[in-house]
Amino acid sequence: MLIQVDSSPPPIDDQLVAPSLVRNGVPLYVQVAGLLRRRLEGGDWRLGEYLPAIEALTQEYRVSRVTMRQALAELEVENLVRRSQGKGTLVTRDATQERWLILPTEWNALIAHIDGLGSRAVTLVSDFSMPPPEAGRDGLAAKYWHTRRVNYTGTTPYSLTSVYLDQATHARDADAYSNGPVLPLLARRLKRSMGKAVQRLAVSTADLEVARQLQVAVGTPVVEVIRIVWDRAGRMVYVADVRYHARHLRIETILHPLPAPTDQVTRK
Amino acid sequence: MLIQVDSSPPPIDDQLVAPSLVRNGVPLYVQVAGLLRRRLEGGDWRLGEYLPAIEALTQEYRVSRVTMRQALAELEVENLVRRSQGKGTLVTRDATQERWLILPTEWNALIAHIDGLGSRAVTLVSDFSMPPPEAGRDGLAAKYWHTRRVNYTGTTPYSLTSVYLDQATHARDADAYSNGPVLPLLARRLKRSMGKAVQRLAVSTADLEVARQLQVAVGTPVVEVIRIVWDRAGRMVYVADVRYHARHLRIETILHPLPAPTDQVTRK
DNA sequence: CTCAATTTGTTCGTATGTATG
DNA sequence: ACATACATACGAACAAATTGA
Repeated sequence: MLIQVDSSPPPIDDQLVAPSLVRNGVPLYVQVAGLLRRRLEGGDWRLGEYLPAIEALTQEYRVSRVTMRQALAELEVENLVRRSQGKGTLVTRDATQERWLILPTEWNALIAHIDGLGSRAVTLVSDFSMPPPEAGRDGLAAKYWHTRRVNYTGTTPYSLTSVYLDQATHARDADAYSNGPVLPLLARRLKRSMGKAVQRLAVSTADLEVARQLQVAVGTPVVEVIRIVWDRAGRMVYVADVRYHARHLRIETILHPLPAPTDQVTRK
Repeated sequence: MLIQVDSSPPPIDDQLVAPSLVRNGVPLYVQVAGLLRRRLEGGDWRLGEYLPAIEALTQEYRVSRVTMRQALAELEVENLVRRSQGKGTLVTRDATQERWLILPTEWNALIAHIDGLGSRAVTLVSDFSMPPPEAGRDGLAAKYWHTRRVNYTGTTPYSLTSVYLDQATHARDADAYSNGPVLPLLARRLKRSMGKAVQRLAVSTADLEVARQLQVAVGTPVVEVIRIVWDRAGRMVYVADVRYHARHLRIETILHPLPAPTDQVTRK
C-alpha cells in the first residue's frame, strides 16, 4: 500500500464545537481529574472560590454527570477541593504555591544548589561498575566507583541518583565520598585541574524501579539528567544519572548576554 | 492535630520480591505497554530480535497472561513488534533511532536552530493581546501583537507557540513578522539594542487544546518553554510560550567552562 | 415560614472494558 | 475460548442541603 505524501500545508481541524476527550485506555474520569488539577495549579480557580456546577462542567468537558463526579471525588481525596451538597465544590488548597525545584545550568550555581539542599540520602547500592553507555566513551577510565542513592527533603523523595566516580579519584577520599554529596567534594578537589562539564536533560517516564523509589505511579513524567565531568587531561572523572519527579522541576537559562566569567573559568 | 516531625533517616522499603504495578486508575495493560515501549526505546531489545516469551514477561511484571497479551497487542498496532504464533514477538522497528529535538540554551544557537528548522506553520490566531502573567510585568509594554501557531516538520506537529511582540516593534515589519518565524527576524532587527533574554522550562501535561493541536493524548507529558527578550532600555519586547511534545525534546548545557563571549555580547 | 431554584448526593439499569484463572 | 468478578461510563430519576426571594 502506498503512503500518500502530503506536501501541501498541514490539515486544520477547526472543530470549534466539541473538543471531546479520547478513549485511549486511560479512564475518562482520570483524564478529567488531571485536567481540573492542572487548572487548579494554574490558578483558574483560587483558594476559597467555588468551581462551576457539575452541570456546567459536564457540558464543558462533554462527559456524563457520574464521570465528572468521579473526577471531583479524586480531587477531594487529594484535599484540593471539598464538595458540599447544595453549595458546590470549594477550593480548599492553594495548588499554585507548590514548591519548585530549580535546576541550575551553571557549574558554580549547581554546586551551591547541592550544598544548600542539606538533603538526607539513603544509599541503595555501593560497588564498582561502569557508567551507562549514554555517557559515551570519551575519556572513559578503566574502573569506576558507583553509588545509587535516594535523596530526601524531609520525608519526601525528590531524586534518584546513580553516581560513577573514577576509581583513582575516589580512592583519595573514599570515606568522604561515601558519606556525603559527591559533586561538591569533587569540585573542591579538582579545582584548577577541572576540564569540561556538561549536563543533558530529557523527559522520560517512571519505570518500576524509579516509581518505587520516588514514590510515584508507573508512567509518571520524570526528568532524566545526565551530568559528566572531565578533568583537564580529558579523563571522564564523574558521571551522574539523576531522575527527578518532573512535576517539581524548573529550569531557567539566561540566553543572552552570556554571564560574566567566574574565577574558576579557564579560557584558551 | 499535630504533625509528627521525623528527623530520623527516611524509611526504606526493601521489598526485593515483588515490585508489582499499582492499581491507580490507569489500566494495567496500558502501564505494562508503556514500560515495554520504554525498554524498546532504550534498546533492551533491538530490531530483529525476539522479546522474551509471554510466560517469562508475565513473571517479570507479575501480571496475568491475558494482560501481557493485551499490552503486546498495543505495541503491535504501533508497528513496534509483530507477534507470530509459535515463533514469538519480533521487534519490527528501531525505536532507539527516534528523532530528538535539541533545544538550544544560548541565544545564537537558538536563532540558528529556528532558522534551520525550515518548518511550516499554521497560524491559528493573530490579534492584539497581552502576554500571560507568567512572563511577569518587568518592562511590560502597553500593547502587543499576538500570534498563535502550530509548527510542523513535514506533516507532524512538533510545537504550539504563542508569540507576543511589542506593538511598536511589530509595526516596523508587520508583513515579515506575520509570514515567518518571529525570533530570527527580531534578532536581526534588534542587533546591538538587544538587552537580556531568558528561557524558562517546565514539564507539564497536555490540556484539551494542546492535545488537539499536537495530536497527542490528553495528559501526555509536554514541555512548556517561556522565552522573554528585553531591549537595552529594559522594555519587554518579545514573549513566547511554546509547548513541545516532551518525548522528542532534549536539552544540553555546558556547565563549565563558560563559553567564550560572542560579538553580540555587551558586558557592563 | 414557605417556595422555588440551584447544587451536590444516591441509586437504577444497561453496556462495555478490564483482569484473573 | 470460557466463566467470573469488578471497574468504567452513560442517562435518568429522585433525594437532600443551601440559598435567596
